[in-house]
Amino acid sequence: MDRMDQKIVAILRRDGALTGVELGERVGLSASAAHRRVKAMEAEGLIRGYRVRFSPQALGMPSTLFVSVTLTDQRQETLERFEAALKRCEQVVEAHLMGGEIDYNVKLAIPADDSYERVHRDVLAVLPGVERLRSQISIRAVVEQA
Amino acid sequence: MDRMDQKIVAILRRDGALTGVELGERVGLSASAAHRRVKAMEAEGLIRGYRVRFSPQALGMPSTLFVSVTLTDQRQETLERFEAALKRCEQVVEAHLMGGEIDYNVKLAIPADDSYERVHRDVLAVLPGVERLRSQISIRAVVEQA
DNA sequence: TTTGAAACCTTAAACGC
DNA sequence: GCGTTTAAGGTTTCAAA
Repeated sequence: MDRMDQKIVAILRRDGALTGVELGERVGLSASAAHRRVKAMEAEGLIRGYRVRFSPQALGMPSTLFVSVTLTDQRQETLERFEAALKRCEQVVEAHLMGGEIDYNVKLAIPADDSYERVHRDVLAVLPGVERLRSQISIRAVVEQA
Repeated sequence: MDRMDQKIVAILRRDGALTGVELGERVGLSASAAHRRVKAMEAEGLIRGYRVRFSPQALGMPSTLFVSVTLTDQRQETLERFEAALKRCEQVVEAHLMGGEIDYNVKLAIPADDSYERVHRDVLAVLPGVERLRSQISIRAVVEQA
């Protein structure tokens, strides 16, 4: 991770579909040198993979829900069971163990053909160790994944 | 957007770096047919672009902060000024206009060499129209971007 | 580690089905 | 619509510096 790698990271963060040729031109290396650095970062785990950004239409116009979760206690076993259950929920897009009052902050994508009520009843209320849930609905995404 | 396109979306959601050849094999089309569909989805805006997933190390180990924002009022002009300012903040990774009590839910990435206190003082408190800020720190990401 | 070139693979258009 | 072919260009590897 030298200065050149950081330069490549900065460029690739903005556009993930750059060719080795263009990347090389932008950082001042040959195509193969630039490409080899990218492959090295992949091998080291600095680059975890590549993703396609889909429009909400392509994904069935899901709406976004944020749920603050308080568990019954903070015992390691309670956390582990809750996290394992979370990971199995396909509606869960992102989840964080939090500091402060709330234990978990969970982001869900709810398909257009599904209801918030059903997800609350069948997905969230079923999670093990939950004491309190506080849900907030996103009306509109203002900024997305810089 | 027929059944085949949905199949392609499902596969590409998991791995964004698939070639037309491999994609074709997985959905049961020729390489060129699969590739044509992907290009068509790009042209229609269903595919918005491609991103690289970096490890936190590659990005300087940023920590994640969630901030609930209440504005002084909900006038259109207040919202627009606040949103425009948000979009200029490079620390802001994601932001949603919310329903209910809180007006905005903002996710920030704070570089390891930066402090929460500085971001709160120089980035958040400076935003126009802010009445109240409630910050929560992520200790650990449990699920990320299914 | 870099470069430059060769071999290989992918992409994108043309054609017929 | 799909598949095959084909030319252009991108990727990957390798020898040499």
